[in-house]
Amino acid sequence: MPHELPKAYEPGAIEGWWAEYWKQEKLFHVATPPAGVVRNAFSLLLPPPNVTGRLHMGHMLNQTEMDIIMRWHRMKGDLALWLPGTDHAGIATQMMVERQLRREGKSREQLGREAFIERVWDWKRQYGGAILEQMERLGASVDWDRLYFTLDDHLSRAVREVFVRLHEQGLVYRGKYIVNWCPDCGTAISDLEVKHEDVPGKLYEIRYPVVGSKEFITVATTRPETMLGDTAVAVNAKDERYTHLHGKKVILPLMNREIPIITDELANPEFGTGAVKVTPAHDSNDFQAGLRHNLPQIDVMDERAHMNQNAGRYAGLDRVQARERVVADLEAQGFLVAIKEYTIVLGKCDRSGTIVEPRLSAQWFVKVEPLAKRTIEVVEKGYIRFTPENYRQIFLNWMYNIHDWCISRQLWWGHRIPAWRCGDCQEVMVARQAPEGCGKCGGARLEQDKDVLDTWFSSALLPFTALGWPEASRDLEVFYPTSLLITGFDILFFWVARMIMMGCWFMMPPEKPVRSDTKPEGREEALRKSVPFREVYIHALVRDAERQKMSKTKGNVLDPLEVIKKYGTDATRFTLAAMAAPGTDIAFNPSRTEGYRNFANKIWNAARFLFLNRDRLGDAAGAPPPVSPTAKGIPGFDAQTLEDRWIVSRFNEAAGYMNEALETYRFHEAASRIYDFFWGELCDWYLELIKPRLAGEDGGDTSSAQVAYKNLVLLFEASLRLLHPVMPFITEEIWQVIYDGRLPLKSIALAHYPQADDRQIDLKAETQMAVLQDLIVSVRNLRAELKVEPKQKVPVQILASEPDIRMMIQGNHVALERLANVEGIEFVESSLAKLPGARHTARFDVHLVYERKIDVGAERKRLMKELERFNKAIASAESQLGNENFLAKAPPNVVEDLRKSLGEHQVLREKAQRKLEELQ
RNA sequence: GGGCGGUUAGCUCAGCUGGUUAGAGCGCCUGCCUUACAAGCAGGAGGCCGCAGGUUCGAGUCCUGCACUGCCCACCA
Repeated sequence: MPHELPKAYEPGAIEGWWAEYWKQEKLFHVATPPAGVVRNAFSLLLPPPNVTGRLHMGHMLNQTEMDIIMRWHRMKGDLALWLPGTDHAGIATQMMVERQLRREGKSREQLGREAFIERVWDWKRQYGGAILEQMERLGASVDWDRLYFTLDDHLSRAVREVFVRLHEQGLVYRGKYIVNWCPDCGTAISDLEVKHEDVPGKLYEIRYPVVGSKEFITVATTRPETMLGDTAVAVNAKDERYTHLHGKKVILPLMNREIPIITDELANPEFGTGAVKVTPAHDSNDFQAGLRHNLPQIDVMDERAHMNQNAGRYAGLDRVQARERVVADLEAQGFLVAIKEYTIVLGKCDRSGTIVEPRLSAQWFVKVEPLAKRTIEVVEKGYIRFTPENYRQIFLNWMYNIHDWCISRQLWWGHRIPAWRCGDCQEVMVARQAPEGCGKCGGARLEQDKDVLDTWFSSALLPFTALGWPEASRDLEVFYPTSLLITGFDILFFWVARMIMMGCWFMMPPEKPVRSDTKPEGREEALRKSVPFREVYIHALVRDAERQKMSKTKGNVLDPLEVIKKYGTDATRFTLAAMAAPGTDIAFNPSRTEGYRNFANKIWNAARFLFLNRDRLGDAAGAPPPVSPTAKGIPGFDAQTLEDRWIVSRFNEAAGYMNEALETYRFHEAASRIYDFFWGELCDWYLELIKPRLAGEDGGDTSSAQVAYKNLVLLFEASLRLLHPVMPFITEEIWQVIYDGRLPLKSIALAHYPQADDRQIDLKAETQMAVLQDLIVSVRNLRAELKVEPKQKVPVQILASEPDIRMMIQGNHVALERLANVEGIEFVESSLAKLPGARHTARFDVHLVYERKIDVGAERKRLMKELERFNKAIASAESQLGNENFLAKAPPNVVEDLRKSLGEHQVLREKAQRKLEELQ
């Protein structure tokens, strides 16, 4: 063989090479078409991985799905843009570099802001490309020439532009509120970054002495240490138990401060004693109540959740120690009434796991209500479609209850908030560029806000900023709205929701007052075009083989690169695709991957078989001509034999099926269909059936072998194209060898995706082939049962009453002889069903002429079981066909099929019965 | 407290809009190195489709309830 392909497929040997080839040749780069040129655009934004990221199974699933869709669209001839980038990932990156500093015995404070940021950039330059290299290794067909980083200049400019515009519109505001504060990260975080957890805890009941009386009022709290900052006790106005205390004051124990008793809805008479302590600086409900009653806000903790000066002698203690001391002191002084077991809800920081502290602090917020309103509108109107559909409602439910979004972070790494404070008059100015001087007092001592923006603020803008906004770019015209978003549900709210809010806000032309001459469709059309993507496909989580969530602590994390190393990228991709049924989690089981590695090997060896024949038949056989982008089916396939007509029909059916499955994101169906076609149909049957022709053993001349070979190459090449989106590497490798240096295109990735051609669908051939397969399997089965020596050829007798079938068998006797190891076929007229060495179907009886006695017991058992099955089927069919309602209401084809099936089962039952009698 | 999903062969999972005898991979049993492939080939065994009702001519598929299980959301001390 000139092409010394190794006997077993070695993915490691070729994958890296092709990945690099694709990138070097810029095969996936999309040049923006000039104005006036219209091509069917398909655009998709890669959810930008964190620069600190390392590829995990979730990424790989996500990218496999995206790559399949992108390669498919590209091959269909669409202008397919897959836009890659990485995210600066504020907290994650900052923490990583801080850890590094700590190992060097330094801190970020020692370095100072500028030096620290420079240090992070250094880190990014050195290591930030790792995840991209891993993506490249997966074969991700992204447009590498459009790679962005969320801190790039133009993206930063866009972020400032958005911030300023929102501020001008009153949708960004600054204020002092209770926010979620992570003492570990030292920053505010958004509601979404807090994970709630039910844990066993305690409910402390504390009594506060009422001023000017011997009475006490008892309050319940889960956080006794915050009492140091109490500024009132609330009771419900309707609660008659406390009517006599309205307007009175209590002494706050330990602090000896007088605080008022107020009446407020905050106090629920049903709960505990009905009285509640009010700590406006440490609880958001209390904060609201505090505003209603003009209560002072006493913050008793610092940014690390240690008690501060306001906590008196508890200052310096952390919150846990403080609680112990406060409780002990309360008990010692007789204020502690009871400690009860109680399940409390703890909010933990998503990133650090630290218990979140509700903290009073000045932050920037987005007023989301107007944005949410429009988001709800586009989703309700179906301008953005969700797959699976149930995510639509989940999304909307969340959207209906959305709260304002805290967007400032007390970090250094990120987009700095474009706001400046005047050192003289304290005026705060929001501007695109640093102002020259204070707009109010003219002072020159301006200082920029120290905070940066939530990372999700900038990623929310990517669908339009990555395409050039705020410039009115040609890219935006061509590629916005993007066609699709593929992502996991874990960032549905973090990212998807915010992209829709921002996209529909900034890509929607300002609404003008309605005039009589403006058509209402105008707004709808604009709204439709404002969405960041027209469809969202949400995929599930990748779990381990035991359905457990993969986590480092459990140690069950499967590294995709390890799996790839062992089985190859194609096999790993195929596993994920095959498991990716929409809406269900994926239990990743490497045994499946092993199976798909075997599939790759199967294809490899089928290719070796192809090349073996090419070498034998000589170059005259040739390579297939390039397939036109508008072609359907397999042009030029010269179907002369039953197996030809059958395989080309099956191919077209598979092509139709693949396209339909990919259209609806049913990756698993696409995967299993191509698997079945390639292995179960092409390799198991077609290749075996054409071997005699290829070898010239069919009695034909060499031209018959050449036709067979040409058909095989055409079929094989087309099948590679069909498979390519799922298994890009092996298909590219074999495809290139098929063309052997005379490539019509640089890559199979640019070739045409097969489309079904109805004219190549041949149902008659499929039916005949099914009978032939049945016949061959029956003989094989008999051989096994009669324990015929594997190499011994055996004569068979066949009863086939339909002339069509008889002719078909005669015409394909070589197939039967070869595949079932038969020598001598005799057609008979009388039924063979009762003979022991016989099998029967509705279409034929076949008898193996062989001496060996069969195992009567086993045969009877088998027949009894078969009979039972037939009887059941017949009974059910008869009862249905006897039912007038069924005949009247069921569709005609169902009735017809059932009649046919009944007839066949009756024949089968009769044959089985006769044979059983014979065995008695 | 609210919402969503899962329960199908020994294991891991398919089964789209209800329609002939419920499928696959792995594992298991039997026999084969048949010159593309032992990572293979051929044959085979294995299923009250979680439980109980209901709708329908017809239910693994739709509805209700229950059981078990996983997840998301939630400012009541």
